[in-house]
Amino acid sequence: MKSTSAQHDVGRIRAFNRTVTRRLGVLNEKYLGRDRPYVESRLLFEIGAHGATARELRQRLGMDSGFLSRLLRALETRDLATTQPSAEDARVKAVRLTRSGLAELRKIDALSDKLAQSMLDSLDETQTQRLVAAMSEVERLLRASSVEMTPDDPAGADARYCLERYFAELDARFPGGFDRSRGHSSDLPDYTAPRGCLLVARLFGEPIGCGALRTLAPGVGEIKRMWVSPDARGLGLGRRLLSELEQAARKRRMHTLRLDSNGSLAEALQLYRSAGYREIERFNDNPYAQHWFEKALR
Amino acid sequence: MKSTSAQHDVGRIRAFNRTVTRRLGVLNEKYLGRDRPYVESRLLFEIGAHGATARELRQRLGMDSGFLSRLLRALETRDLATTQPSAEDARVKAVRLTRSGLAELRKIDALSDKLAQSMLDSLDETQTQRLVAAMSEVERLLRASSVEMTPDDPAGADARYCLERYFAELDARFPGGFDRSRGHSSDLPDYTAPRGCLLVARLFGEPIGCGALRTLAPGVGEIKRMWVSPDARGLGLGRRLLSELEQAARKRRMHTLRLDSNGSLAEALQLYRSAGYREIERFNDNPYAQHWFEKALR
DNA sequence: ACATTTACCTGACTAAAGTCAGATAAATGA
DNA sequence: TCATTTATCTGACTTTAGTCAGGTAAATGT
Repeated sequence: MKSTSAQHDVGRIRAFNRTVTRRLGVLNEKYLGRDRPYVESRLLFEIGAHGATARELRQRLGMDSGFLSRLLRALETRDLATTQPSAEDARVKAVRLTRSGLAELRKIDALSDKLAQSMLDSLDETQTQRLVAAMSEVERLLRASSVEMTPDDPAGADARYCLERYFAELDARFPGGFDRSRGHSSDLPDYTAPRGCLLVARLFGEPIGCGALRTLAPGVGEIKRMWVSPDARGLGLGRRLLSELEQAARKRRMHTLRLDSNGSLAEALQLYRSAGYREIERFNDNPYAQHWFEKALR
Repeated sequence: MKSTSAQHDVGRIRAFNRTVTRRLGVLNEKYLGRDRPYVESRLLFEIGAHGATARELRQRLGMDSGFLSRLLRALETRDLATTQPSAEDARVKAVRLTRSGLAELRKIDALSDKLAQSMLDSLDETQTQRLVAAMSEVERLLRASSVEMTPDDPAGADARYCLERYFAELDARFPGGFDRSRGHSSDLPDYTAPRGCLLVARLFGEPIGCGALRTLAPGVGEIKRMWVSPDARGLGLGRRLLSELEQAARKRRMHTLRLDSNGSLAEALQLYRSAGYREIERFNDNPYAQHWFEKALR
């Protein structure tokens, strides 16, 4: 039974894929490539109004560095962009659009708008609203399904970025603010194998969430540093992080997981309760903790 | 107000576009191009298990004939396909996949399935169902919005195909069948300018519906041959055809439109009524007509 | 029967997109 | 300080994806 309906779902997705790529293929290739090679338009678009470094562009577009270098040179000779060594690191090139580069970007943008609009032109009001609503839903869920969670070095750039934002959020949400020096010494070593781990959630390569596991006592783990970026909330990522951390705990033969939280983090409390954590007595001296939870794994 | 909400819709569509092309781009290019140029996989896929003629392939893929010829030769030398002059017309080449070509096709198919499945893997049951439902909705409405309606030569291949299917459907749905020779002589000349016109609706180039307008008397037109392919119904195409024909009638300075229909065509009757046509007395001697309608244009 | 059209093929060419092996200079780690 | 790493550049290639101008043979219109 299950496999039949799964097969049906796959068929629906492939039908969606066919129709959508046909329609959007026209949108992207035909209208963005206005007398200029497609990758060049794409690059112009990716540099954007705020500029970017060559390094970022190379990563985002998955481009060979030689190829990118030449493309940037082409944009320069056509007076669409300028590059100069970045202030912090003279190796990296900061790329900005020139005045005429910005004008081109605006043209591309206007064409994209027009094309998007053309998808609505022949639909009536009801159909338009249904299409827009369904597209938003697909986009939301596709973002959710594109998120990848991988164990990561807590000292790496992405992990540090997530932890930084995690602390900043605590500071913003706790009534009296949050002072990182109180309560927590640097516990990064706790989050590395074999004592624990840190998961980083990424959407199209960008870090958007994290969660950590450490060992409290033999067989007993603690969940810490659960954070999901505000613009990725409502996708069920907290639950996924939690369940992957539980999986990691099981692999380490832990039988019990504990965690603490603050009363101002309502969604978190809600998540822990619905994931089977039950409230217990204070088990640590974290001055910011107001609730303590435990769950037996199996 | 209107422009604000339209701007919002466009933004939603462009967000959808970005997310979806990122996700599906991987699906198509990375997984279909398995050690083989992308167009070649695409061609293999398009030939399909049942084979195709070079003419069809050229049309469907919008390919230069020289380019296609070379690609087919490449598939032949790698023993993935065979070509032979078609039986009916020795000019056209019939292309079929060989045993190993079919095996490759199955591999491509399996990879596509796997990729589609991967979009569901990290979602829970509720999210999966919502995603599949929203994708179906987007696909349906995107198909609707991709349909183009153009005035066409009634003697052309697409128009004749539509009329053929129209008559076949009447024959299937009328209780006593439908005999084309009764009631209608060849009225094709009626559907050409300046006396009338024939609209053909196409989805990605394929004819999927038609509708005709002819002159009954000065200032009075008649709608005829309204047909929408069964697999394109429920997209509001009947209504769009009708309204475009009314537009054409207005251009010809017609003030009144008439049409007739048979009681077994319930959706059609429903459409005419909701589009402002009111039932009138018999105005012709069409033996298959049971209802007659009229609408005043302005 | 004969001009025209249609379907395909061939050769010659081009642009786009990318790959790869070094080279160079700035930053970083030990 | 010095070896290593990182970010970018350059030159020399290749592959992919075409385009275009004829040419041939079969089918079709008159």
